[in-house]
Amino acid sequence: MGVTRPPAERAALRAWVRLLQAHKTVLGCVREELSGEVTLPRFDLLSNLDREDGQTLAQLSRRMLVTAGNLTGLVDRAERDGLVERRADPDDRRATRVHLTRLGKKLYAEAAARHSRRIAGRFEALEPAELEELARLLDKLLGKEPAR
Amino acid sequence: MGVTRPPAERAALRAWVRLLQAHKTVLGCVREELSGEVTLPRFDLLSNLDREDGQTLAQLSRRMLVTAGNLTGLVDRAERDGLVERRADPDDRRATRVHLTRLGKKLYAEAAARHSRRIAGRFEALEPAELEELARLLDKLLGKEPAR
DNA sequence: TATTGTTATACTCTATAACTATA
DNA sequence: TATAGTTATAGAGTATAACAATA
Repeated sequence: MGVTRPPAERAALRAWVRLLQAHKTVLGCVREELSGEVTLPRFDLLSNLDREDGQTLAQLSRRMLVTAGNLTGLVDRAERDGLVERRADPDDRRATRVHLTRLGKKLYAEAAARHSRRIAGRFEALEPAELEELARLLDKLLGKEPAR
Repeated sequence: MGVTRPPAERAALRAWVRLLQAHKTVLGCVREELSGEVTLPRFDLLSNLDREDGQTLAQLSRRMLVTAGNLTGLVDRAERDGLVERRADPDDRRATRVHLTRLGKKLYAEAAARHSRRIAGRFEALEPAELEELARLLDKLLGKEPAR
């Protein structure tokens, strides 16, 4: 019960708890929208491929922070549903490159548009400057230079 | 690819993507620490009971944003592992109240302590004032008055 | 009728580890 | 030896819906 902690820990913990709540709340609101069709890990996959098509599983694994074994399953399911396809890498016979299909692109574009509108609505409580600041703080937390 | 969107949507989306990344990254770092023993949903359950012991499943369901059916499973597993126990509510024979066992309290206290140190380390990149600001912005996003 | 909680089902995601084939 | 990817397994979590007991 209400264990006492150093102030620095308390502040960090407070921020982390908020971050968890915000994640869960916004996610719940996003899920309604994407509903079945696209799960978040799948959306993450499509989004990565949209940014750079034809990545290898190893690349995706590193970027998405998902183990290779689980990525196989994720890509399997996306391929089964006709959203992506595997193609052999001509230069490295160990490697497989993953490409968005036309359906995958279409579905991603639609989902991203709805997603984006929904997110914008959900974040409306924050002023533009506050949005910037939130993104900046999270970037700093992630150890990245603020993006432009 | 790089679909053009209204600025407000872009800003919100940028913040949301950062929030997702931050959530995943910090979570990965927390998981190492809690490792098997306690998953995040379980930690959330224990944490809620630590704050207020003997809540009903319905209360927990609302607070944790988990459906009643799934909460049953979560409490089942926690009870199986000896962390919580169900007790009948004397006043409402439909209701069940969930209590932390001694083991549950002990395990939660330990996990929370390690968790808290780990989180503090992970959030070190942010100045105290920035931590405050992050918590404030997330509170505002959640539609809450900033906690003190 | 509404609420509390359970049961059942099916699926996605995750962790872990052993394995094959290429490099 | 190291890397790319697959396969296998087991478990947790989730959505969904039907159901019983009680209010």
